[in-house]
Amino acid sequence: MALEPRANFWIEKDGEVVLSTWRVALLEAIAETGSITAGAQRMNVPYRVAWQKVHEMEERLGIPVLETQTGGVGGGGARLTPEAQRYVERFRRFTAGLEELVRQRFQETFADEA
Amino acid sequence: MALEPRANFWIEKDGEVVLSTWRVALLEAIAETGSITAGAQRMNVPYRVAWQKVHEMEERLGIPVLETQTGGVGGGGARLTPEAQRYVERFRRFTAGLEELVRQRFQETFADEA
DNA sequence: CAGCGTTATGACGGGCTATCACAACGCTTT
DNA sequence: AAAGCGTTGTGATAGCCCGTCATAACGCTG
Repeated sequence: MALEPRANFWIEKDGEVVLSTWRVALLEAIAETGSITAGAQRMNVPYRVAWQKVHEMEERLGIPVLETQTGGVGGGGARLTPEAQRYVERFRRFTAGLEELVRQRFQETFADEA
Repeated sequence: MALEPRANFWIEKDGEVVLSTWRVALLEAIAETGSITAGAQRMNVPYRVAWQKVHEMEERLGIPVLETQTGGVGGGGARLTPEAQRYVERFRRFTAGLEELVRQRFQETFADEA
């Protein structure tokens, strides 16, 4: 039957998304590559949407998420602010193991159709 | 800060959603009220979208989900098929306690901002 | 001082989805 | 028997969100 379980976890503030699985993955991609452009490519989205998501997070969290630099060596770049790093780490701890648990639950309840 | 955790669980087949928290709630609403119209009202969506979601589930699951009747006493009505009932029950067991667990995890990791 | 790759932003188009509107059905009641 | 009622079922439309394209500004490098 090829049924497969999915789960998504996120954190809202005043009914708006501030952190989510995808958004945190984007921040990590930016942090590891050193630029919004490369991070966006790794996430398979155009630069514009990556920047937009980051901007939304900054507005809604009320903190700067990226320290950016235009021009200079390599054209510029971006790094996570310390506050943003803390949020990323916390979110990772928040969702750690949850996906795995969801898969287990699915196996238990839909065993014959998996 | 008023941060609050959110979670969503669903089941896909060939990359398409067949069951989800909201969809199952819709099926339950239809089952309890005895009609698509009343179930849709309870879910705060127009009749059309409720019917459309049900139709999608029938197509993707490959089984009839509702036994419907047009005209007659009360104008007609709808009941869940036995197969659909089984899916609803399974999905409920699948997600039972997961939301609660998510809240616990959130309290542990974001304790100071909750 | 021209060139490069980056950040930043305005403007547009497309696709999904909710909403409106109407036809068909069949029991009930007069 | 004929009109009325509340359903199911479906076509057509409008609106909104989001992805995409295009362009300006920046500053180090050669």
